[in-house]
Amino acid sequence: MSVYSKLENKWNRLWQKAGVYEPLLSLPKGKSKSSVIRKPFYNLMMFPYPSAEGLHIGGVRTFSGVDIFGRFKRMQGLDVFEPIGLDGFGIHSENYALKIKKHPMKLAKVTEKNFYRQLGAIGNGFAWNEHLETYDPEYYKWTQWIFVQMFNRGLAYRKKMAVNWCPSCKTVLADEQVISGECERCIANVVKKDLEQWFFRTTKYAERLLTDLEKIDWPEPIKIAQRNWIGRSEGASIKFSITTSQFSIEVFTTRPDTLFGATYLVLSPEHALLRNNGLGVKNYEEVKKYIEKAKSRSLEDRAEAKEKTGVELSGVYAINPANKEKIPIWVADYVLAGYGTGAIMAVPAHDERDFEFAKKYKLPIRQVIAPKFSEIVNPPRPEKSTIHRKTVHVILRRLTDDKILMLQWKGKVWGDNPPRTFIIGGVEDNEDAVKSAEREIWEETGYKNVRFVRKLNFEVHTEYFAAHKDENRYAEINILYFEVDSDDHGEVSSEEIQKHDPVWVNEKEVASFINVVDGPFIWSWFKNGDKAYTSSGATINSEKFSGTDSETAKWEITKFVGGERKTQFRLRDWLISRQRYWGPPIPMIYCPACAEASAGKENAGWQAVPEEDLPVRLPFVKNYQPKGTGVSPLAAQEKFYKVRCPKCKAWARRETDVSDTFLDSAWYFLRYIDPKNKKEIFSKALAKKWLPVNMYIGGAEHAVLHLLYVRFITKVFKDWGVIDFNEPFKKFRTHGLIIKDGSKMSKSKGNVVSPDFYFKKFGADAMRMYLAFLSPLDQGGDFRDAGISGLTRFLTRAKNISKKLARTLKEKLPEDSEIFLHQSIKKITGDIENLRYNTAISQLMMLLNGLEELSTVPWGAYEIFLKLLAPFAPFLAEESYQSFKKNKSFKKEHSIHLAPWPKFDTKKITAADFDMVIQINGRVRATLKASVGINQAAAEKLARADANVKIYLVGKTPRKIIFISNRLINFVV
RNA sequence: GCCCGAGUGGUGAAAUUGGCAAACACGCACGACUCAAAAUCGUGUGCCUCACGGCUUGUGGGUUCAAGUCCCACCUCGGGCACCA
Repeated sequence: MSVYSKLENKWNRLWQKAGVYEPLLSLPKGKSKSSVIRKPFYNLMMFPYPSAEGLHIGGVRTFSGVDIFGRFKRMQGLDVFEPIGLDGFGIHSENYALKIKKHPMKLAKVTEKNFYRQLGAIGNGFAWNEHLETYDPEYYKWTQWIFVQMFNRGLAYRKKMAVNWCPSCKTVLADEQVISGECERCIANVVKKDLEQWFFRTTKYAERLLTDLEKIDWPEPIKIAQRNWIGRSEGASIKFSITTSQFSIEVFTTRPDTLFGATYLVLSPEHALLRNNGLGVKNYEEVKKYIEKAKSRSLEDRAEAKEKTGVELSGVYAINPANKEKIPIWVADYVLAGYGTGAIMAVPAHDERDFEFAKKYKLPIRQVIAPKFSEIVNPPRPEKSTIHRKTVHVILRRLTDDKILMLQWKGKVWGDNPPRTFIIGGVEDNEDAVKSAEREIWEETGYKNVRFVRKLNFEVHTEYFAAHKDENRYAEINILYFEVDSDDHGEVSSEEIQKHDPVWVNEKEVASFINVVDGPFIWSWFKNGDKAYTSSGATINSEKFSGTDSETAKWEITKFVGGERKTQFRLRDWLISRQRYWGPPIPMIYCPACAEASAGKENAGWQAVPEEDLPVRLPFVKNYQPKGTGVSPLAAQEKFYKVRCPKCKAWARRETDVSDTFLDSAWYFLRYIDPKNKKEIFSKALAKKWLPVNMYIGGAEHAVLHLLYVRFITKVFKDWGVIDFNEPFKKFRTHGLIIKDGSKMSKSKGNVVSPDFYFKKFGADAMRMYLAFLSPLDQGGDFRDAGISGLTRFLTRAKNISKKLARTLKEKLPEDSEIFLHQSIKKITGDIENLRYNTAISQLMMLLNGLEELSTVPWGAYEIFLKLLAPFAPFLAEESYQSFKKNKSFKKEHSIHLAPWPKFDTKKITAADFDMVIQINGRVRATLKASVGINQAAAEKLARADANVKIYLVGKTPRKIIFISNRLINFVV
């Protein structure tokens, strides 16, 4: 047994015995105890799901990191509740059991023991009395209870649809558990499978899940991830009638303003109208084949397909309700079944995906939105009339040197700044664009032998005030490209020469040469165009809506075609069933007799297990391996599934799927406050006292998994009146990931760092400090043990300094040490509050360095030092503290961990002097001691007296003197 | 492709939010103690220069008396989302 473990065991025992870390959970009866006045503080670490392999060092860092905060809050006088337990049910545990060929039920016992042993060694102030495990029937009884409530209150339903299926885990998965087409647990490619499953109506809470994000103190990236996941978008649903049938196709679009540009429709392969050829498609065999093929592709395949594919439905057309045009209908798997109506109107000119598809299948592309610019230098004046003109912008390239011809205008043509533009001009009534371009080139530059190459299939609009005509101009710009082989050109009229000079510009400099607002856009579109323009602008080619702002046109066009304004969410309902063994059985019974009576209704024939019959115990099943047939291993257990219907008593069948592990972890924080309650899920009174959680710390990887599910369950509970708050965690912070040799720790890579060895070798105090000192908590880092010795040295010195303690209690610190002590209290307090443990420890080190320089250390200062150290190094701090306190027997109130946190005295924080920096032209030329609060005149005098400063100032009068109080003075010469 | 986050000594990192860049550590070098080593203690340690001094926060430009910090462009790495109409 090492020296460390001896000390650690001693204190763990004494703390446990005295109940140092047990909060006063229940409401006070009477007012005898001092703890009555302590305010509750719920300090929680994201629910761990350990495997039998045990914790790795990264986990330990987070645990101790959370604990440092908890200890700090406890010393600040709060009644800190820091519970611990484990999330042992679920695929992660079961997969591991499968891998090592052990039964998960037996393995859980081993894991639990090992996990609690490891946690016991890291010196955390856990409330061990309230521990819980999700596979404990006393716990999952209530997980099942939640399911029953969900069912009874219409939030759980059964539905057959294409769901995510992991072929490796042999179960379905929720959308959140499919990461880029791969299973969250095993990285296998997920496929779609038609199965009947249980769902929770998370979508009913989409709006609240989104808006309540504003009310919580969470890291912004996590909020962004949730917002994106919920994916609220506003648009319209629009109906397209079909030539061959009375059906119509409804689409959802966020861009109804582009309706006139919709040149075809696309249905997803799973679309209902395709199921039995209800549309009377002539090539149905071909369509069917395509649908089959699309369904068999994995999600990843579908998403990463390099090229979009599709099949046109022949003989069937839709009518564009805006312009009554007959447009083709396609089936393609780039349209998703699960979003909107599973059908889209395709606007290739203004949607990248449609554009790509239209290019491939040669479908028409029609621009209906033009980018619109307003000149910044001379914007249109609202009081003036506006003249609309069709114009051309000509890009002329000289092939001999690859330069582009541009115009440098003279004088105040349009505004104060002479513009630099392409060759521009208006299109006359009797002209086409090419003709007028040729004319403009000739008139403005004298070039005649130019060759027209192409006209961009893209229009740009710009409005400006034309000063010489005293009117606003609205230009509808066509972009034309010409080439010329030589520099031969004719005379330019003097009239034109007065207006502008032609300038040949290098291709690279074109964008910067132009100084009109639309120029750079036109140039870049010319260079990189031939793509969809997806922003807003002015509506064109849209009959009577042409010319309106596209944002306004959105709702006008929707109204015009009888469409409906609609909000869509990307979020989908939570698929809760799992075809696995290691989870809480879903507490439902299917009765064929009852089903007949209520045929056609939602959940027909399904009864919830009566509450008094809960829990539905998970039986010990020897062959627990997943079957892969779409049912769980429990489906082979007749003794389990054969039951009487709770309603009609006929023979019925119990649901054999289990629920998603994420349900277990979605409510655990509520049970912690009352884990032994047999009558109810938890006491409402206790919930009122302890919840919501004050500080929650966990991994960012759960941004849209656990962290979304908990919020959902919390809102549901609030609606049921079980709790009175909407959000589970007021404050949430992420921790960084500890990696090893540049990659995540994993057994397969063989780079897992086990804490056991290090804790034994260096002790919990040194390890806690080392892990905290590494980097700020929210940052990760590469684990290397090189730096541990620094912390070990520090702790040894911290202990040894007690040898220098003053004889009498009255001795005080010298003044400057006293100031530094108070500065340190302030710094450390603030740093811990913000989880910046690394700088807090650095300050502790400086404080110790300072104390070591004294010949004797006053007891008061040492006590403060120990208290500041206590959250980081709980054992050493307690040991040293107690050896001076000399209590006869250790009691709860004796512990340093319940002693009041040191307070700093604001008056003692500022020193009398500071180092004033003297700069000449921003360069430091001297630093001088000056008294705090010195004014500019005095500072200047002091600075000028310095020899080095004199050298730089001799014979010069400063143009400017910048004086920053209590910091610096800068002479600008 | 889109959205975040980050680039600072040999290493982990710090910098009161625009005010002395590299605090605090690790490592390294030298010294003390020691027969010796470890441990411990002391000194030094961004780069160039014998020095005076100059240069330095991914690259280039800008704003400012003053930029790691603000603005523009670009490069690299990490993370998340990914046909969401």
